[in-house]
Amino acid sequence: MAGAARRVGAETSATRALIVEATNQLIRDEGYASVSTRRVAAHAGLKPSLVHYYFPTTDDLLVEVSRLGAAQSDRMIEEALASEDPLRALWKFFVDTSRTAMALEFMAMANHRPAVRDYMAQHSEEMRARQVEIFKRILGDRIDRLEGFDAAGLSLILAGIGRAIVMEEGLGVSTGHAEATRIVEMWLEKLAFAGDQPGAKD
Amino acid sequence: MAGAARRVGAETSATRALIVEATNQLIRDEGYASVSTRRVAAHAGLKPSLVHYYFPTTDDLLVEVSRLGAAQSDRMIEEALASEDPLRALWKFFVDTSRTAMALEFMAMANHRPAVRDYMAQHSEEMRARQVEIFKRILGDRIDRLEGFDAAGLSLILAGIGRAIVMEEGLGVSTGHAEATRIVEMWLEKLAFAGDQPGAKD
Amino acid sequence: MAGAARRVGAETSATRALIVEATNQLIRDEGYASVSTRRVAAHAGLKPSLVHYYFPTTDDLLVEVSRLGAAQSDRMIEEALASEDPLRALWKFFVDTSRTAMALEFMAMANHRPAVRDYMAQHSEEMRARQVEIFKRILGDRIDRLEGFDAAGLSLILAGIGRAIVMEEGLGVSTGHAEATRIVEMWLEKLAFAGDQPGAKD
Amino acid sequence: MAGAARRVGAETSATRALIVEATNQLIRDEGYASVSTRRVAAHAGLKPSLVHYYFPTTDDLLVEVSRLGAAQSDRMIEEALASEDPLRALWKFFVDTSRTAMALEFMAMANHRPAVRDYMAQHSEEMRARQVEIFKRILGDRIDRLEGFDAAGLSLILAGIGRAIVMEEGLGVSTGHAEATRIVEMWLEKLAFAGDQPGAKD
DNA sequence: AATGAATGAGATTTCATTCAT
DNA sequence: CATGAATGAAATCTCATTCAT
Repeated sequence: MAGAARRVGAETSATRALIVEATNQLIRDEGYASVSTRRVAAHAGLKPSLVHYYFPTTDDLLVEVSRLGAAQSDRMIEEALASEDPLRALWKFFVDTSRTAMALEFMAMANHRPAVRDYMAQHSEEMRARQVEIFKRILGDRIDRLEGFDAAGLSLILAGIGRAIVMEEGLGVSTGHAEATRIVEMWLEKLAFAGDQPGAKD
Repeated sequence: MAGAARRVGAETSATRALIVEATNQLIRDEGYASVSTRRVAAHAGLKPSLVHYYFPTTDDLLVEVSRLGAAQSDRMIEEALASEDPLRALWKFFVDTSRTAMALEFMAMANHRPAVRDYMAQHSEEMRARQVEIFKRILGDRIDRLEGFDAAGLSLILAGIGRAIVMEEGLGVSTGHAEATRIVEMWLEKLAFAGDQPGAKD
Repeated sequence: MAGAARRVGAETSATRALIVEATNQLIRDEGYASVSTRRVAAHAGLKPSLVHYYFPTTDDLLVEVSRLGAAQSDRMIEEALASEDPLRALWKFFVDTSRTAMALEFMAMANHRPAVRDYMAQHSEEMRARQVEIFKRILGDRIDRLEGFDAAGLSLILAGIGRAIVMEEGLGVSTGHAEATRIVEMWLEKLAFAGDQPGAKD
Repeated sequence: MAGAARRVGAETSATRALIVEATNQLIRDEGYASVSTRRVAAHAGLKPSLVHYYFPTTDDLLVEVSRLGAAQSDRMIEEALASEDPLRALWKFFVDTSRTAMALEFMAMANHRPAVRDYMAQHSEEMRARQVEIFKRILGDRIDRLEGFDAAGLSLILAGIGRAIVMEEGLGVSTGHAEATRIVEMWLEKLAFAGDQPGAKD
């Protein structure tokens, strides 16, 4: 929202979008480690120099891709939170392979790209805060149905379990997945509106 | 018996150990992405060719380092499982920054190094299975004190939450950490021997 | 139209030509086995990376050089075939040390560079076919003056004998060369227009 | 015959023989260019240093292999020359793919290994001389049945044509092969004993 | 807005060879 | 006889980046 014309090649360039999209695909298909201006260019059918024209340094490109990925995550989360059954929708988002795999790539990238890392850190914090806020609002007292839980803890716990499942699936590990999923489902069940106390939604 | 396929420079070489250790440090300090024969050599005060003498390919080196890391994890886990309060010890292990940070590096590595990935996949599955088996033995019926939980689910859940906390700490994110930690501690408390039903500690 | 797949640095680059020429010289002087980006660069007074800029892989470079060598051969053969005494001119071409030595280098190269080999195979077949066609046209019935010969056989036989002579000369072997040359010359004599039957040229 | 104990590791070592054989195979399968002490060692299941123990330099090894290949050629040629129909047998040898392919490899090797080249040059000359001598003896006057031919010329011509056919077959080129083969067969037919004049064989 | 040219650095790997044991 | 260790050189290739047009 703050954006526009931050660097060479205004935000509105189709080429610019093409480059970002090619990078995204490259990350998804071959991992962030195989992103290089040359490969991105080849992938997009452009000359390497053109990539540098839009993104002077590789960091610039990667940060932009992170930004886009985060924005997409945000949209999906907002959608989830706005849905009929926000909790379950969110959980589905957490165990969605495609998105989480990308999130892990970004995490790994953050590990070695301070620029990306800075962006990710800030965004993660915001995202978590946003979730906690929504959880509080939509769950209200119902959070007490899960002994000891509160909104912030629940947010991290769901995210952590979801990520673990996706990560391990990527490795081909599956022991405990069905069981953990069942446990989470049970929690979600308990937190659902149906129950003895009719929830007053917003 | 010593494990590992026979390669150049039998297991018992000081130089070999030096190389592995240097690589380990390098990964810890600068991330797996910055491992290269050159850098490892420089780090260890050796010539690059010598690194290749012991580890013909970079994969060989990284798999060896993975193997060592895994062995260390195994030892720590076994120690935890053998301790007075195995559950709590294991949880501590899961949220131990130094080890988990390394584990994340390996995970990221696995993402792009099939050789490492294969090793990790196999090892992870074994490790999980081992934990589940021990959980079953040491917890017995007490697992029912946590509604809906079973050993396999618990194992994955603790690992997932622990990993999430450590990962986010690495990013500087902290919302929800204290809360999630409190929830886990509560679970551990409930599962502990003390309680209304006297546990028969073998 | 200029042939060759589009690559870096359009056909019209002086640097590109320089690299190709340096490679050619290197092959002539020290054999194809001594072609390496480094040596080519040194030979051309350029940086190794620049060679890679124009020819991403060594195969690319060698195929290009093959192509050029073949084109030169083609020109020489066409010239020979268009001359007053095409047969004798062609034979001279076959025993021309400088060209044939290069051809042998390419042959050896083809042995181990599939890319070069593919190109050579196709080109050789075409060249032979072209020669046979011309032989048929210019010799007509006169081929019958050599018992048992036909155009295709003659083409291969001349090429084979010529190549053998050149190859052996390269080794310092000479027994039989004068004799074989005399035999070939006799054939050519017989096939020449002069003779009992007046040849109608073109 | 002169041989024995020229270098470290007397001629009679099984290991030595193993190394030479492995090299031979390597040349046949992957070409002389891929011969390196390391690869030879790997191929033979030995350590690189052991190869160097028997053959201090790579040249030493290659010359030895050339020597052996030449000896084998010699044996085959002697066998051919001693057979019922020496000429045809020799021609068969010339167009024998496996041997000629090796001979080409050696030729190429000679191009860049002075040591090999020196050996090859001397041996080729001897071989040709030997053939000429035998041709003279077994053909006697019958050589005149081929107009203009003599023993030395015939020897080179057969070798040249045979080599050309084999070389081109390697490339997948085939135009003219059948025709040239037919011509050579015709020559051999003419030179055979059967005919108006009964040959007095030794 | 785009691109061809160029470059220095570095990664990965293979090599022949030497040496001490 | 045999081998493990070590090394310097080189080959091939990829990279990010700069610059002039």
